[in-house]
Formats: sequence, C-alpha cells, structure tokens
Amino acid sequence: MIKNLVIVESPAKAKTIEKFLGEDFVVKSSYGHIRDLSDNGLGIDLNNNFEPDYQISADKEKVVAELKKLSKDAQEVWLATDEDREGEAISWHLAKALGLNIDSTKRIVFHEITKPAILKAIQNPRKIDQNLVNAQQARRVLDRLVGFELSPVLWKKVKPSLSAGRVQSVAVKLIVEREREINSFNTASSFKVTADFHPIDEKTNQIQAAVLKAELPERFKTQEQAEEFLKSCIDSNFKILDIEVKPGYKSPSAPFTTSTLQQEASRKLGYSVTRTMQVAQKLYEAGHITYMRTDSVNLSETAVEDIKKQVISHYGPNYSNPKKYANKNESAQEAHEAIRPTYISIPSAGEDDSEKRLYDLIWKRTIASQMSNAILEKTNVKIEISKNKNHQFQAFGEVLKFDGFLKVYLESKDDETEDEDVKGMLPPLSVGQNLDKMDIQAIERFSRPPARYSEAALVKKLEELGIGRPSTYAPTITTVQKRQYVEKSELEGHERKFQALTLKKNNQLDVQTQTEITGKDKGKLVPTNIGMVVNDFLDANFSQIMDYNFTASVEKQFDNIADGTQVWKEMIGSFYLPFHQTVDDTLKNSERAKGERLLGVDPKSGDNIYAKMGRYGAMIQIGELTDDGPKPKYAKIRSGQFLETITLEDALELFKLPKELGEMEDQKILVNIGRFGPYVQVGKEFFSLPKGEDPYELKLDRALEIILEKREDKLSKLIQDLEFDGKPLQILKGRFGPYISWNKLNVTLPKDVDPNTISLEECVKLIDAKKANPTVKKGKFGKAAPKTDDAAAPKKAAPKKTTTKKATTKASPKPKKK
DNA sequence: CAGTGAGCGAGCTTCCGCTTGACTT
Repeated sequence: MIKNLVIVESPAKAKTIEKFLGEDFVVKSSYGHIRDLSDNGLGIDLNNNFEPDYQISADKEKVVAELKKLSKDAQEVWLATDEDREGEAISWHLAKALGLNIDSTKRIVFHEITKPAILKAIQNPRKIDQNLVNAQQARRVLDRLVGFELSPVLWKKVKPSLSAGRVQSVAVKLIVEREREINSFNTASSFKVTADFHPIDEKTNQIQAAVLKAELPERFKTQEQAEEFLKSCIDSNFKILDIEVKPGYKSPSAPFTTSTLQQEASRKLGYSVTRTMQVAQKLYEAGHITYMRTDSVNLSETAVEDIKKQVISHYGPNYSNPKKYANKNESAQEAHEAIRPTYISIPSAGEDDSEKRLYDLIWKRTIASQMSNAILEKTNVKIEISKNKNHQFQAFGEVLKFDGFLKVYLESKDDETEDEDVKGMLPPLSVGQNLDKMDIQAIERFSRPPARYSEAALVKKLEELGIGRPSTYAPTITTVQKRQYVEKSELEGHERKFQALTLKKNNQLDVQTQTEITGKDKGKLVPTNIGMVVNDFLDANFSQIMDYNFTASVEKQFDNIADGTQVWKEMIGSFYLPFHQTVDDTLKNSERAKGERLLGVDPKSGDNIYAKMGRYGAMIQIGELTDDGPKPKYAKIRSGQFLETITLEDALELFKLPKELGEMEDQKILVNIGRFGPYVQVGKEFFSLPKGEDPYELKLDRALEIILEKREDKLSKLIQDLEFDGKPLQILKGRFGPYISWNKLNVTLPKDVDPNTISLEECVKLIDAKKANPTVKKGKFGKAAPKTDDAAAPKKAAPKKTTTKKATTKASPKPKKK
C-alpha cells in the first residue's frame, strides 16, 4: 500500500524528486509519451471529425501495466509531467490509460528540480488543462496528416519509401536553397591594402622599433587602381591625422539551451549534434547537469545564488553580476531550466574525456553568464597620405581594461573571419606624429559565397524559424541524411591564383602571382540529387507546407486552442480540406518528377543528352526511348556531380566506361562501375577497386596489382576447396570464424569441428540443416532483407497489424524450392 | 552481387515529440 504515487517523464528526474519528497511518496517515470496515434493506417477517423485513434505504444505496455498496478494501490496519484503542451498531453494520456478520474486527479508542475520548487508544487495542485491537451492533439494530428498524406504522393510521383513532413521537408529546403545560392554566386575580386609603419619620435626624430599596422578602409576593384594607389605612396609622407578613443564592452552569453549547446560543442569540441546529446544524457543521468533538452535560458534562484557565491570566492566581487536572461525565442515553452551544472561548486565531472570536456564547457558558460561585462578601450587612428588626400589609412586598437567574464569563457563564432584584423595594443601615438613607411601591400581578395550549413548551424536556423523542438533537432538531422536527401560534404577544393602587389620600403613595386586553396569543405550539409528533386516537387505543389512561416502560423492557432479561443477539430478541418484537395489534384495532374534537364547534343550521334533521375539514381541518358528505335545509352552520375550543374563535357566523360585496359591470361581486363561501385573484371572474376581509387584514371599496371592482391586475399581465406552438386564448395575463414560457402549459402562451422579436416559429407549435412531451419532475421534495422531465402522461412508470427485476410493469403506458402 | 533504366501488380514505405535502453554486424 502506498500513499502517494507521483509520475514524471524521466527516470533520472524520478530518482531526484523521490529524495526530496520523503517516504510517503513513490516517484515513477512514464518514459515520455505512452500512447500515440495508431500506426495501422492514418490513425485518424476522417469520417468522424478527425477523432484520433490512440493506442498504447508497443514499447510502453510494460511501463503502463506497472503504473496501472501502482496507481490502483495508491491513495493519491500526482501527474507531474513537464509543464508544456506535450507534458500536459502525457498527463492526459496517463489518466486515460490508467483509468484515473480526469477531473479529480492532481496535476502538478515545476520547471526546476529543486526541493523548494517541488514542495511548492505539491502545495498547489491543479486539474489537467484540457485546452492545452487539445492544442497538443491538434499538433499531433496535423503532423500525422501532413506526413502520411505527403509521403505517399512522393512514392507515386518520385520514388518509393521517401518521406515528407512539416519539419524535415523545410530542413531540406534550407540546405537546397543554400546550395543554389552558392552555385549562382558570382565571385568578385578586389584589392585590399595593408601597410606597416614605424612611428618617428617627435623630439629626437628617431625611427622607433614599434610597428603600427594599418589598412585602407576602401578596396580597389582592379589591379591598375591598386597599382596607381601604391605609386602615389612612393613620395608621400605619412602622419597621424586623428586619434579617437572610445570605451566599449562585451557581455557574456546566456546559459546553454539545447540548441546553443549543440552549436558551441560543435565549434569548440567538434561534436556532432547527436554526440553532444549522447554525452549530455550521460552527464544528466549521473546527476552532473540539469536536463539537456530545453529551450529555456532561465536559471533557478538557488542556482543563481550558488553561482554568485562561486564567482565571488574565486574571482572577487568585481566579477560578480547576477542576472536573469530573457528568452529571445517566441516559440520557447520553457518547461525546464537552462542546461547548467547541478552543483556549480564541482568544476570537473564526467566518466571519460568527452564527458569531461562537455561538462567543462557547460560549467564555464554557466559561470560566465553571471559575471561582469568585459570593459574595452577601442582606438581608431587615421593616417594622412601626403600625396593622396582621397584616401587615409586606418589603424584599430583594442585594449582590455577589465576582463570580467572573459576570464572564463568566450563564445565562438561560426564564420572563421578570413583576414581577421589583428586588434591588439597600439604603440603610443600622438596627433601630428610622422610615420616611417615599411612595406605596403595590395592583395587580391575574393568575395565568398554563403557558407554551407553545419549540423549545428542548421539547428540554429530551425530554432530561429521556430521549427522543431529540442528533443527533435538531432533526430531530424539524422532523418534527412537517412532518407538520403542530404549528405556531409567532402570537397577537396581547388587552387586559385591571386595577385599580390608589394611596395617595398625602397619604393620598388613587386608584382607576384600566388596560389591559394579554395572551395574546401568537409562535414557540411549538402543536398543530394534526390533531395533537390523532392524539394522542387514539394515546393511546386505544396507551397503552404514548404513556407518557412507555416509552422509559426499553425503554432499561433495551437496557442489559440490552448487559450480556449479556438476549437481544435475546427482548426484541423479548415487546414485539412484544402490541403487534401491539393494532394488529390497533385496525384491526378502532376507529372512524375525526374529533375530532367537537356544538356545538349552528343557530338558523335547527334542525339540529345539528358540528365535525370532514374529508378536507380541520377543518370545521364543519350537518345530518346522510342517504340522502335535503338535503346538510349545510360550512365550513372558520379558522387559529387549534380543533375542541375553537370556539364555536357562531364556527362560525355561518363560514357568512357566500360574500358578495356589490356589482357591477362588470354582474357580482357575491363574496368567499369557496377551497382556496388567501380570494379575490374577478368573473365568471370570481379575485383572491387579500393576506396578512393578513380576507375577513369586506372592504368593497366595498377589494375594488375589490384587483381593479384585480391586473388591472394581470397586464397589466404581458403581452407578447403571442394565440390558438391556440380558447384564449388569452399571452407573459408570469415569474420565470425570458419564457414562453408556453397551456392550463395553460408554456414558457420560449429566450434568443435576442425575446418581443415571436415569431410564433404559433413558439410552437406550442415548445409541441409541450415536449409531446413534458416536463422530468422529479425530486428527493426533489417532493411536489407536477404533475397535468397528459398527455403520456406518460418517467419515469426507477423508482429502487429496483419489483418486476418492478409494472414490467410500469406499462410499458403509459395514453394519455390529447387 | 557486377552490362538494371519496360510495365504490371502486390505489398511495403511515411509524420513529430516525449523518453531510454536493447539491439545489431
């Protein structure tokens, strides 16, 4: 018999709260949502005013059963899920699933896990807020409708198994549009002028050792203009025209939210967003940090107080500046605190290096957020050029007068500024002072296209648009890559020439052509061909969903539902009817989307050459498919090439394979690209090219090398070479020990059998046994279902939702035995 | 595994947001 049962969402939270509440309270966790729309079909009754069909999620049946038992036993049940839309819905679903009274069950909320906050919550229970629950139902139903109506359109009009959704499709759109901005970017070059001077002592006229670095605020468009300017410096005198000193300051950043933590961990530690979340989860479970999925920058009062003490004792009272940060983001729901160390007095925590580094980052950011501004003194110096009054050099100086929070932490920036102006201390200077010129340089610089999104930069953008939630940022990025809409870039870059003009101290003008590497980009998000085709199709037909403001506008309506000023089913109705009409129209009227583009004409045959999507990916086609004419020729596009940018020359290049390299053992050596990548072929033997090797560049010697190497590899794995039923039967060394390979069937040998002496009869027995009882492949990742299971596989009783009708038709097995 | 790109049809795929483990190969 228990007095009080409290249900929260996270088990780690349950443990902490149980300690605060004492022995009259048992605290359990629901592990997030426990019910969801049925996954058998749409899960929404369109004929009954969008009535949702909820079911207990398969992996939650155990939890629900346990909670049900405990709640029957308890005198009082307290629903303490998070204080936001989803949390309210979880409470409601719990009440429904556990059979609790919706009107009398106590609902409590807190958004920080501190003893006073919990005790206060217990003092102030309320009822489940049905309006807020309805707002969540609207959100859920809308997402299901959008996802489950759009995806099938893609299956029919683009390719099977694709997906679309309110969040993922817009994420892909951002990446596609950015890539197009880069493609259409016109690089312009201009000349940036920098100069070094020595100050001259006003009394003694001595040239001093100190160096003053200056630059011209304007840039020159042409080399001629730059040269002309440099020449005007030859006989000029230089002197200080003006010195302006201004105070400045820098403020610390707010404590971490999920999104800012992902960004900083990416910039400072090089973690992917998934890695950041995994490491943070570990720290959270160990009790080192507060909850890591949050959109709030708020710190609890006790935390602010603790941090203040920590700052004063470590750095002194001058460094302390306790303050509250306001959330910039309108869509924030602030159910939790910001991400901070649970105990700020512990400066280091974590099991391994990656945990320690992330904790360190969180600790510093948290401390810094409650510290004083850094105070700077900024100096701007103007330098006169006696023979060229149209221009003035400028020098910038920055002196840190008080470091403040910079003692602990400085936020990084996304764009590594190319020629960052070195702002340091300036030498002592005075107005009217003469300067001695050293080298003056005019270097050609190129304008840069916008940067591709990194994972974390995409998260930042999505958050700004109010799209997605802290718990979904990392999964969304995984999804768009899993669907192969987006890839991580691996661009090597190429050389580019630029001009460097130097006016030497001796007034000689030196002109040099130098080279730099440009266009190198690794690990950034790049759209694939299929990503672009799907994006364009959705954008053309479903502009409402693809609008960056779509989420914001439905969020406004969800807010109205939460306020009780809008009825959720009416909101869904007014969205769904026109939306569904568009789906129908698109299915009926739109062409299959292939991203087809006419590249030009084949110089050999005179046929048209197209770039387009085929069943097996992006390809180039020469000639048209007609009823009677010759078949078109096809070639697969190479990775890194795009349907929308590939040139005719590059396309023709693709048809240079298959290529004959020479002969060996009276057979031709061919090189080609197959379904599984590039390979070399001799007779009936195939050899995959090692990764990174270019089949177009492959030479005969290297091909022979590869062939011999691979043959040796195979030989070293061969233990016995036998024959059975007219087909070779081999005993091979494999990753999981010795195995039999025969007729595309692999059988691992039992441990007690010697692979060197096993007889053919024994092998056949093992093969027959395997055929009679093949191991069942289960597991949800089993995308690559083996196609060769000819022996009737006793499929495990179909997991869910196989209607009886389907089951009976399936139950009569089609014997395909040979 | 290895020169696919036609068409038909059955049966499958799919969303977003809450939470953690249990699983591969």
